[in-house]
Amino acid sequence: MSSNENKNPPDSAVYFRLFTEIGIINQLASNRAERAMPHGLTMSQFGVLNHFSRGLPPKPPLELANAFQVTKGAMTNTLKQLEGKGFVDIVPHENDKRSKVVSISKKGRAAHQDAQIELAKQFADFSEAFSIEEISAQLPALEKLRIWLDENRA
Amino acid sequence: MSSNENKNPPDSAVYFRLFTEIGIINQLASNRAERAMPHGLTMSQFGVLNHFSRGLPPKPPLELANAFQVTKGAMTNTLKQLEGKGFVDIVPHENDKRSKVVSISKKGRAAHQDAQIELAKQFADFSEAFSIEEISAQLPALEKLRIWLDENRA
DNA sequence: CCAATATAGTTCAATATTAAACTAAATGCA
DNA sequence: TGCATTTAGTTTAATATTGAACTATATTGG
Repeated sequence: MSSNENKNPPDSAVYFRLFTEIGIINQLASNRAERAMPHGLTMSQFGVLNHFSRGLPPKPPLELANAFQVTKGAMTNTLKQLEGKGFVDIVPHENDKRSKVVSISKKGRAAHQDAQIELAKQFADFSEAFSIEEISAQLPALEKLRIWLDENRA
Repeated sequence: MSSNENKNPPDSAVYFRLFTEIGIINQLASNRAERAMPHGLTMSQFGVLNHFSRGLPPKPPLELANAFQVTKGAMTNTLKQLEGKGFVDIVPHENDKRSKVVSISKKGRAAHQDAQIELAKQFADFSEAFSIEEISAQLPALEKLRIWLDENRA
């Protein structure tokens, strides 16, 4: 039986394609974004700055590791770089002497702002090709996916 | 004159959120998928098997590297692993003695099939939460994004 | 209370990836 | 033709990440 015509893919193919498309978009977009990063920021480092720039409150490294789905060790490394650049402040936890609390610094906010400007430049052609309305229309569905995956981690 | 020509910060925020959502979805989904992989396959290795399992013809390492947006060195490594597992065949190029041609092996097809089965298990709860129709509805817009980013690599 | 267990963070060895140097072969152009 | 340049693939040093071991502190149950 030839599989070249009248394809009747199983249901799972649709889900598979969703994640394949998202994976490729992420790869291409990350590649662009990485090249735009100022101050020698990696995407991981930018992610942490971005997290706090969105107004989220100071929190321990472990919570950040969970938020970004990386190991504690990876977060230790990322925070070390950020602290070295003076972009975050890391202080002992008040009540729990095992723990620490990370917050963004003034310098970190400025660096994040710089990064956003560079990103806007790097994606200028993209924003010419896709209207705000077109992109906005996609966000609710993506958010729904993201929230579900986040709340139902396997 | 489209609305994306003004420089209001809120405008770029929409594009920014698009890629943030996609990045998080990718991270969460990849994390799930990685844990499902049989035969010690990495996602990179699975990607290559998947490429050929979709019926695409044998091709040189460099074309694969470009298709997956990784360096030649990374592809050398990925193909070495796959060849070691007997999942791909790598033969000299007929006309160009600098080059090689990679194809999937019978064992590779079987491994890919195993992987698909494990993936379906790992994402069973996801497919219960999201209908095929709901997911299918998102694919055209994502494809459009992917194609544009692919054809306009910065 | 206190011994066992759990938790937060760091360190370490292993692995994947990158950019750049390198080898070998193909192409081009004078 | 023949020399310079380009191209395909490999190798190497540097870096980010992982899982596991380890340290220090906190919690829990007898």
